[in-house]
Amino acid sequence: MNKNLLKKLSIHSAREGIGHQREMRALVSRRWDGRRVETAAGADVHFPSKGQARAVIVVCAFPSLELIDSSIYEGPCTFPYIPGLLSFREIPPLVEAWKGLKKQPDLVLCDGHGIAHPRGLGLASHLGLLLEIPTIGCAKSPLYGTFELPSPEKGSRSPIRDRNGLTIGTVLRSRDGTRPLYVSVGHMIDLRRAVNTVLASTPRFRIPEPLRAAHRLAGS
DNA sequence: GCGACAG
DNA sequence: ATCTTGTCGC
Repeated sequence: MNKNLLKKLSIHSAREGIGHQREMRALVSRRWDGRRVETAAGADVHFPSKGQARAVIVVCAFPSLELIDSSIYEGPCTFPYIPGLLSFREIPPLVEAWKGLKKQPDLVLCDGHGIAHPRGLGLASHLGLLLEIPTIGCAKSPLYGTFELPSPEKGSRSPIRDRNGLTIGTVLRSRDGTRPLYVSVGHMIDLRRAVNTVLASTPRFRIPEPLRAAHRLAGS
């Protein structure tokens, strides 16, 4: 875990958070280090009540997707939800939950965007840099970038581009006839592998199995 | 200035 | 995210 970045989690204004994001974006890696994927985690945060957060991280065997470990942390949450600054609200509790895992997973699927973000540093990228582990951004709705909707069949996709026309993510149909997922590189992974991992994690439902399990344990 | 806006 | 029952559709 990167201790320097850990300190930058506590901000006191949106302006400060934006400054940290612009500084951290250059640290994101889009390269896979060659590791074998035997476990894939899912991270999600719920808010049972005002000012209270419940973070959940589950670890599944890959590609069988069998649940093999999970960790839950519940505590106070002060930072509000601000589009573009989601990580400052959800990462603190996720880091606490992370400490409760028996073994570190090979990668983490996140409920939010990676580099498909206004400043190239969505929650998935921020979490990856902090934990120094491969992460994938898997959001249920768009935040930044332009794109066309892919055809209705599972597997169909279309690129998400930034203002310069550069590809920053993929709108992916994970299941036939369902709303697409917005997949992007978090950290230490390439878009091709991120998309394939999401497809391998959605054999039955639209949401990747690790994220569904985390969402379920969070109680909702 | 106006509209958009992950969870 | 959260407030919330039944209901339409595969």
